[in-house]
Amino acid sequence: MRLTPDSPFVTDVLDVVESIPAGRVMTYGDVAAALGSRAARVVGQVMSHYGSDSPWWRVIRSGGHPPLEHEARALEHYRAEGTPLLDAVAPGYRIDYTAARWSPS
DNA sequence: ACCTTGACCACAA
DNA sequence: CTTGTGGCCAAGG
Repeated sequence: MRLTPDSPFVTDVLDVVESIPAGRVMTYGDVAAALGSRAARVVGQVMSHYGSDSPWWRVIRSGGHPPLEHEARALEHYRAEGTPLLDAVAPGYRIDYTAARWSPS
């Protein structure tokens, strides 16, 4: 099964993700909440299928961990755009969520 | 209307 | 730190 690219939830999620400034992050749950939903998992599915052309590394898991299976690639982006990290020595690093958290206005 | 699928979340042991 | 458990929810089939 797969969500269609033009599904309203999909386009809304991608809009929110692309609104996150460089160096800031939101959790999957935050993105869902920004849409008035609690569907954090659905946000994950959207990123999995359609996140490749958006700043997917700015969407992280609760607790400051980058998306599974993409820690290495994400770390390069964090270092490039100056996202605050707690343990900058991969692979066990975490993002400084309290400092980098972004809330759309 | 039911079943299935998840780059999730929170909490307990 | 690592499992396990139960809950969450949009959308295709």
